[in-house]
Amino acid sequence: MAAELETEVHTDGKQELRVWLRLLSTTKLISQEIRRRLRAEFGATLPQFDLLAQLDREPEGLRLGELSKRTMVTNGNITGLVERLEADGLVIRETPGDDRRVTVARLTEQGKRAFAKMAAVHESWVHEIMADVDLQTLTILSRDIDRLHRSVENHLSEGE
Amino acid sequence: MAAELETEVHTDGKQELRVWLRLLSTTKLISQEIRRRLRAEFGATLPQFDLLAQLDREPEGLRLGELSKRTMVTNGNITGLVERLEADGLVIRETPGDDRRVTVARLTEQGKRAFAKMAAVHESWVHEIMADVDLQTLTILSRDIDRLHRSVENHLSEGE
DNA sequence: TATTGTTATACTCTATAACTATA
DNA sequence: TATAGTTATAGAGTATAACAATA
Repeated sequence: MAAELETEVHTDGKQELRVWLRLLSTTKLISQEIRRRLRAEFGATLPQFDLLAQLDREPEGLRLGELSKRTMVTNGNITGLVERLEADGLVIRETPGDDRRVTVARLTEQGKRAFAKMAAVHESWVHEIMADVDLQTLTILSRDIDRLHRSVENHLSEGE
Repeated sequence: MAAELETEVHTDGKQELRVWLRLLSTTKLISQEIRRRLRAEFGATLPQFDLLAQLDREPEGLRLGELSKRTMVTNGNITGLVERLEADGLVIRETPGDDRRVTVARLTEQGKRAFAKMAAVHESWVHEIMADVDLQTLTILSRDIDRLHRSVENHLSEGE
């Protein structure tokens, strides 16, 4: 009986919708604040910060195609994004191997220093903004959003 | 002991950061898919859909300032957003009372029909995309994201 | 022929500030 | 003076497709 009810509830899609709408508005709420501060303090945008974070994890750099996947930014738009960061001296593009089609982007020394500063301040902002949320909720959220992410990712990649 | 440890862990901000990064990438993953479908099926964007959803809940319509708050879109940008929807015949602007500064936007009949269709399909998309997530996880997520949202909202409004 | 990345284009969103009309 | 909304502007993101160079 209970199982039947659950299945029924789950089948109608209301709970999914509720989760999605809350996800969307909460992310918008936080990201507007983070973006505002990133722009004010560092003249940077969230996509730029994300791109720098990806490169910071890979000292050898990343091919633009791989960077495109990880940041979920289309190939055509990665070029412009990287160009702006290159103009700021934070990133450099190189053709490392024999395959001359390949371009790898990596952080410059200046880029590493700049990102280290940004990342530290960014973490403190997030900590401050979520300061009133209890640890248990955060722990569960972290686990469940991760489940959701994997599940959605899996679903969408199957449909390709 | 355990309490001390928890406090310590909570103080460093790592868990908050993890939640935020996952929130961000999961939302981006889903919203790219939803936006793609909204554009393909209805020629609409997510901010437009959001605005229509707000108006759909208020048959009397909403003042532009209130609409701005609910959609988290600045006053200056609400004008353009509403204008595009008005050009499509989905929304109408009126000055209802004696205060001639006030403008209220509400759905037209065509707008109501169009949104009903969009909302139904949108719900089915979200249901489909999250189909593999178990109900319990969704229920907990819904509760915890809501907590997070209220907490962040409360924190940010205090700092004004 | 397929792959890697770039270029071109068009549109929307976003943030900010100055401005108009009204109260 | 304060409020409601508009206008103006500049910059960035986004999606799409066509393109060049290389494999």
